[in-house]
Amino acid sequence: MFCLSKDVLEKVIESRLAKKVRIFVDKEKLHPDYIPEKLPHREKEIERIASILVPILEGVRPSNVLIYGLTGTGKTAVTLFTLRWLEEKAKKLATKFKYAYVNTRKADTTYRIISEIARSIGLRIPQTGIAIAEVYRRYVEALNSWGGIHVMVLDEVDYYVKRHGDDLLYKLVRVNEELKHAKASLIGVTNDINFIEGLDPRVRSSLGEVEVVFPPYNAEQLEDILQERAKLAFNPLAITPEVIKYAAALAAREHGDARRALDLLRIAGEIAERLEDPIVAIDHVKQALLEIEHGRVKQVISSLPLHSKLVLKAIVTIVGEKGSATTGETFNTYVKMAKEMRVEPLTQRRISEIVSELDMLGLVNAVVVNRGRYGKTKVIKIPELVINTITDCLNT
DNA sequence: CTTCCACCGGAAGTACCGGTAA
DNA sequence: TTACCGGTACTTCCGGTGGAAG
Repeated sequence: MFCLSKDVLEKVIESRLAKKVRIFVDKEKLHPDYIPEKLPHREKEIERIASILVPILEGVRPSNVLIYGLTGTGKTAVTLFTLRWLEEKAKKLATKFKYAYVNTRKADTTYRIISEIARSIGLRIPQTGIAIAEVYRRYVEALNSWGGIHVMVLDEVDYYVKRHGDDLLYKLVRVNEELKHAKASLIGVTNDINFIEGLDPRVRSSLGEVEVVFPPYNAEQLEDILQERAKLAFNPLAITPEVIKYAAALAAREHGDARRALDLLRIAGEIAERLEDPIVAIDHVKQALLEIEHGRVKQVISSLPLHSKLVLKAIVTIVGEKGSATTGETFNTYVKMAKEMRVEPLTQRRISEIVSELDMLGLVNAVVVNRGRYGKTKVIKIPELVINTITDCLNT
């Protein structure tokens, strides 16, 4: 038994090594977190942000910045690119400068954001247990005794503010008032313009001291980016410019999202690799598009809590019968299912919220509709693209 | 013009959990 | 050990609402 499985492993490794043509030479270069040395078509933005931040090198506090742009337009890449460059320069000039990068979708609570910021200047902050005010106090204290310039980047800050309000931003924007020897600036990155309108006017004027807008890439620019990156990542014999062009066009249709485009190319390469095809073809790209969506849905569903799964199941059955569901119908079916499983059902209020959560995850489409005499409710549908995947996942 | 449906969604509160500090 | 902290996952309560029907 054991020998047998070992044999299987040997085979896998063997076939991998024996492959004559390798598709990738450095797959990491297509990874979403990788920041290349060249950022094509973002020269203007780099220049803009660099000129805002460059006073750091003279020990002057830079303005707070609000960066706006749709997903995959290079906001994060440009920001980090510039900050890293400044960090290097600062080191040479012996200027005290550090920056914190926090993605508020990953660190999605007040406590985690502040502790991430504090950690970036070398503080050790426990994962939980102490008061937020205390973490903040320690941060301010450490900044004061360090006495340099600290730049805090809050990526996807709209996501945090939507859930927790702007109290934290207010506090961070005014942190300088408590600093004697150090200086701090805030860079907010958002892909929602309307986000700015909902802010406390004091935060708005302070955070928006300077605003930078990232326009989406067009198909041509996306192609340039992909060509550039493909040169680094792929074996040149394993891919053709036509395939890259196709991937770029596909991604351009979805609002010029470079991240998606790179994902597409990477997955297409992996598919070719798996099929042991020597070169990446357009068909692989097409298949990658499906696979990305399929994989995402699968992963989301598998990490869903029990009640959310039941609600989703209820929606699927109703939609299967009538094409769409309402909150009330969903709730009734859900209660039946829960009772069958001898699980205590949750309240309708909560179910309504779970439906909204499923909507945000992209598993269903829920639109609030007023049907006059017949009341106000959410009309819930399931996107064509994911319905098969969902039924698949729920039956296992 | 008014009624009234079938919910929406904010607010406040509760229970519990994993954690720290003293 | 005990007091406390923040986050999650709910519940309870309730005012609010757009527009078809009357």
